[in-house]
Amino acid sequence: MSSSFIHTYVSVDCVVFGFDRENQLNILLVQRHLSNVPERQKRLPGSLILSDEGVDDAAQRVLHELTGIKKMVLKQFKCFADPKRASNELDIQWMEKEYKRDIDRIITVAYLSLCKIDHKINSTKYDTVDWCPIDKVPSLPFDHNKIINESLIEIRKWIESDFSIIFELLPKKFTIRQLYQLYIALNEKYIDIKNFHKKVSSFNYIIPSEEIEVNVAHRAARYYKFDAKLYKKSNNKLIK
Amino acid sequence: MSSSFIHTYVSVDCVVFGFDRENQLNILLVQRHLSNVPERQKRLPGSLILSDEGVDDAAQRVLHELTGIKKMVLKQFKCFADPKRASNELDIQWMEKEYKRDIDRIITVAYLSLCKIDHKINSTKYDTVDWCPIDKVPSLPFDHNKIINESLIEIRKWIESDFSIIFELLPKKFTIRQLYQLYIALNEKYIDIKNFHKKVSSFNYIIPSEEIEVNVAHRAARYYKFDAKLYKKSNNKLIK
DNA sequence: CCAAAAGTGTTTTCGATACACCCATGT
DNA sequence: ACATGGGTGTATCGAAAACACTTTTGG
Repeated sequence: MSSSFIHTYVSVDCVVFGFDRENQLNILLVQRHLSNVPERQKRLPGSLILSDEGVDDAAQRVLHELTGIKKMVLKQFKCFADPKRASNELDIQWMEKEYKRDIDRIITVAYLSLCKIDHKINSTKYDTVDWCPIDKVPSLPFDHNKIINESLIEIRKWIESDFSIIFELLPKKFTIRQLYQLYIALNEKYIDIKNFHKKVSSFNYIIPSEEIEVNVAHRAARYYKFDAKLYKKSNNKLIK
Repeated sequence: MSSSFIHTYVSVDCVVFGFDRENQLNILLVQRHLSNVPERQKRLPGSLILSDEGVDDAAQRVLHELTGIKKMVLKQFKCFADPKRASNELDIQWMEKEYKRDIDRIITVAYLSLCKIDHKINSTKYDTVDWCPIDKVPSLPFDHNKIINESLIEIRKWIESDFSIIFELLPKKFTIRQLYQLYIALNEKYIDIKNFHKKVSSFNYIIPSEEIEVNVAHRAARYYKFDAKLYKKSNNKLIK
């Protein structure tokens, strides 16, 4: 009985969201190489955790190795521990190559993170890091597709509980239409843009800037900034 | 470098909530025994997970060993993995006694569960299982106090995202005042009970029964039942 | 001029809150 | 009779939605 307790490796995997110019949610994927498989296969960025490292620290490290950014917002959302999640033959081979160990079972703690899609990606570890539109994610190793599916539900909950993190996905200066497009991409429901505009622009933490759009075939929209300090003081949720 | 990946044990710990007759939230605690410590110390119910077991299965097993109930509602809410969370000397001793192993670090996955407080507790594993009011939880081993504190935030989110699970904490037949007391105990804010009554009784999934209270020094309240099927069909959240 | 989107104002609707009032029961 | 809480109806207020209207820019 007592001999069957698992003694296992633990990893973190990160689902990093970005929002592109075509109003699509994207996630960051890296590539893995297997000598006996011609094509490179994509996967979620992740790593085994180190012996003196907490899971949040490990996720922060993975994000840094992935993007070159020191401190990214992150949120743990679920531990995936199906006994069979790492039983695929290619996955076992890859783990042996990557970690120089025989690993039969591995538990992973999944994290959400957010990144402005125009931010320069400066990976210190991965040679290939690409944005992938959320509706074009290919078949991935382990249970990474499942992790991504569940991350979509979690990112909505996250923004519902703390609206301010939505601005991590937008440029520093953004139009209210951009915020609107992101909001409906996340919530997948229709809202009248005029009412959205009126409401959002009434919040004191949405600061109008002097700049407006240029070279647009219609009246140029104003750029706004988000003020985190004023947000904390206010209690204006987007939707009560 | 690669030698410092952790290879560790993983446990689950369960925070089981109940709601008592004094309108207090309670949680289930068990006792642990240490030969060199005279007093018995309370702790959260939990267990290392087995080699062929997923974390949800392990939590379900712990809950069954704890209460004798086969299928309890449960929800994973967070992985706790601070490298120092199991470094207390007494905790290390206890783990050696409990699991017959030297364990220096242990990662735990915390679960929420809900139980009607009048349900008979029939533990197949623990000799002492007690309800403890949430504001009287003593100092517990490992990071169990931290886990409980975070579980309180999670139970609120859980009920917000799925109102129906609140009925797991109430008797099958309940008065609207009971539901009200539970609701405000969870949300810690005042709501007018008359308006609460009017609103709740308008939901089609709250079914009035024939029974009313007896031996009360005022007009007897009606007992209501919750209809899960009707709830699923409706989209009446308690608060939009 | 037209198309397209920005930005503002007005109206309507709906839900939350407040509150008044009657009902039922034990002391 | 009265205290206590159950249960219902009504008025009011505010936020959200619907929508009309003006503004700005490129083609």
